[in-house]
Formats: sequence, C-alpha cells, structure tokens
Amino acid sequence: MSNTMKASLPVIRRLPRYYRYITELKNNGTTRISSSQLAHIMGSTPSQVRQDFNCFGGFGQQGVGYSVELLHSEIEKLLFPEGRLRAVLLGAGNLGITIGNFVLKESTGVELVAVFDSDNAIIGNKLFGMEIMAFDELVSFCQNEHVDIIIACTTKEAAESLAPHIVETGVKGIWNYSHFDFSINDESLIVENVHLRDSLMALSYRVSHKECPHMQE
Amino acid sequence: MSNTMKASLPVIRRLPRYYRYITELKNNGTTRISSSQLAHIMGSTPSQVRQDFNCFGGFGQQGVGYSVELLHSEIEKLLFPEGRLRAVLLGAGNLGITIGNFVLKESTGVELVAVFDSDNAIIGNKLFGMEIMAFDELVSFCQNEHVDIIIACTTKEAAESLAPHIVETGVKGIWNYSHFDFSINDESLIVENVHLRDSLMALSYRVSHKECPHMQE
DNA sequence: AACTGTTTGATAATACTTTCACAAAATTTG
DNA sequence: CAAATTTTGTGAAAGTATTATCAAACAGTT
Repeated sequence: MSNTMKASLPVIRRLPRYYRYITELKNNGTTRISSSQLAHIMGSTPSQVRQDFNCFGGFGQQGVGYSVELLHSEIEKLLFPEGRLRAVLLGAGNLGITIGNFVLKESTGVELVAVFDSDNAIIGNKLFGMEIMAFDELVSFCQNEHVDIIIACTTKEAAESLAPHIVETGVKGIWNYSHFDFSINDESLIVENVHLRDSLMALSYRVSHKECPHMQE
Repeated sequence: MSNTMKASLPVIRRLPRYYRYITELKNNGTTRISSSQLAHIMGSTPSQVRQDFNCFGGFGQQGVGYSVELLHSEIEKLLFPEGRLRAVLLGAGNLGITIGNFVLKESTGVELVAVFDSDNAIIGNKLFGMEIMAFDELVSFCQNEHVDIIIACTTKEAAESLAPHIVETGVKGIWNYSHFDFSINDESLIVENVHLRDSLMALSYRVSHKECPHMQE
C-alpha cells in the first residue's frame, strides 16, 4: 500500500466510469467486489483494474478483494477532494442552457455560480435564478468570487476573443464546448474539450470504414 | 504513395481536427502548408502530422508540402465517403433537442431523419418539422428507412431497455449521450460515447491535482 | 544543367499503456 | 492448524503510439 506513481491521463479518464459502476454496486447493496468482477462490468481486464487502483495507493485487500464502500469514498475523494468546484457558464444559448441545466441537476461535484453572455438582448435576464452578466464582468467576477472552472458554450469567435483574458480570471480549468481550441499548452490551465462535431465525425469515419480497430474507445 | 497501414483510433480522433483547421486555411485562401506549419497549428509535431497522413496513403509532395485543397477533399472523403449518414434521434428532452439542433445546423455529414421518444404526452408533436414517434416504431422505421446511426439522448433506463433491440435495427453506430454503456463489444456496432458527466469529473480531477500530466488531451 | 535548400515518406528509437505472471497476504477447508 | 484457494500488489514483458532521423524527391536559382 502506497505506490505513489502518478496517474496517467487514460487512468484519470477511467476513474469516472469506475465511480459510476461502483456507485451502482453500492446502491445495489453489494459490499465486496474483486478486480475480475469489476473488469467484467467495465469491459476491461482484472490487471488493468488493479493497476489503475494502484496508482492511488491500491485500496484492496489480498485474498479478499475491494470493499465497495471504501472504493466509492476513495474515488469520490480523488474526483472531488476540495468539495464542490465553482463554475461559471459562458454563453446562454441553446447549448449553454442545456449544459447549465446538466450541471445544476446531474453533477454532484460542481456548482454553477454565474452565467455570462455577449447578447445585450438577454443580459440582465434571469437564468437558473441568476442574472445573466456581460462578458466584460467576467474577469473581475472570477477574481472576486474564487471561480474554479469556466464552462465555454460560446461561438468560436466569442471564445477566441475571450481567450486572452482567461489567464487573468485565475480559473484552473475550462470545460470547452466551443469550436475554439484554447491554447493547448498554457501550463497551469487545464482544458477539457467536448468537441461534439469532432466526436460525430470520428463516429462517421468508423461507421464508414467498418474494418476499423476493435479497440474499445 | 500507398502505405496501406490501418489508422488507429488516436489517428481517427485527430482527423476531424485536421479537417477543422484545413477548412479554415482553405477559407483563408492558403493553398499550401507544410507538416511543421500544420503541427504548429494543431499543437503537435511535424512527425505526427506526416505519420498520420501516411496512414491514408500520404497526400503530400516532397520538397513542397501539402496542397490545402487536396488535403481538404481527401479528409472529407475519409470522413464522409458515402455521402451523408442518416441518423435518428432518441429522446426529445432538453439534451435531445439541443443535439438535434446541432446535427441539423452544424453538421455537414449527417442528416436527421426521425425523432423518437417514450413520453406519450409529446409523441405526435412536431419537432424539427418531424412528428415525434414512439419507441415501439424504432426498429421497423430503421429497417425500412435505412438508418445508419442512432443518437441516444435518453435516460439510462430507456437506453438500457432499448439496447436489446438495437441489433435488430441494423444501424451501424450509436452516438451515445445516455449514462448507459451499450455493450462494448457487439462487434459490428460502433459506439461513440459522449459522457458529459465523466468528462466533467475528469476535468475536476485534473484541476484538483494540478501536478497532473502535461499531455495534451 | 548542376547546386542548394526544403520537405516528404519511411524506418528506427523512444515513450507510454496494457497485459502477463507470480510472490505475498488473507480466507476457507479438512 | 496446515493445506488449498482466492485475490491483491508489483515488477517485467508485450503491445501501441509518438517522436526523431535520414535518404529520396522536388522547386528554385544561377
């Protein structure tokens, strides 16, 4: 116990899925699970399950398996170590409203604290019980209100024009739905892209070239 | 010219981004680009650009570089070789409407041909100019109307109950927004997951553990 | 028409991820 | 209470993906 190797990105990406299934198991009343059972559920291998958990110190017990309860709480601590993250939404259009709703209703670890838009016609309107603010107010708001992440649901152009000010806001991450790629290596700023168009195109390619790799995503 | 090695998933995932930037270059009036210029734009390396394009036969010219026009049309052919794919939307809720809108307005390679939902209160209503159909009609519709992909924007439960019928529909792929993992190894059926919650959690982890890998997504 | 500088395509080297294999630890059984 | 069984943790091997290297190909120049 205590192999302090750093988690790689593939491991981090699997963590939420572990969390999803383990939460389900916990709600089912399952108290224990082995790496092979979990691998079966996850569609991976027992080795990978053990290797993955070992990145974080390995919370299993030899000969016994893993305690569902412990796994759940440990992974939760990994995903949300400092309580809920404070997020602001940029762009109150169709997509922005949907994502905002999603964060409010379906996300336990993130709370939405403000909404911004560039459209004067809707600035000042209420959305999710908050007054929509103008983009000019973004930097000072983030600085004063300790915002952790920006959720970018704007057009490519809006995102591009906001990009130079992002560092000033002091946020640590961007959940990016815009077609703009925030400068990929700003160090200290983590960008998680959700490029819907790219995802759909990748599907299109794979569907059209069926002999494609059998790798699971 | 003609190194027929198969494209790996990471390469396929980069294709849409190449396409995005190359479309931009084309619209800018740029006619030629070198692997190093393109790598700079993409945030990758010249080696990777050349390696990637070589998976598809390599459409550059030594000493000269790549023709933007040619690149654009070749990648387009790779992404959408058989014209537009026919898609149906499952779930006409908040998310479904947003994604449906996105496909209709922002996607060139995919067309939306029908919408389904389980809620009797909205079945029969018009959405995007189409009448919302019941889930029971899904299989026969897909069989008769040659549907290529299903866009799943339903609840986990709805997706789970539909899963056993998916094979019957004869679709080739699923663009999955539901919290349900369609059985990962159905062979012949390609699933592209857009797990918003997982993506947000991964961001949360990375933001909270800033010493995390500097790998670009 | 030869020379120079550039840039690809292909192969080799490096780095990263996943899988394998087995010793150590715990439980169960005779 | 020892032997058999289970199952983790870990280090090594195998498999992928990325980056570096370099010869061959082309354009432009004198």
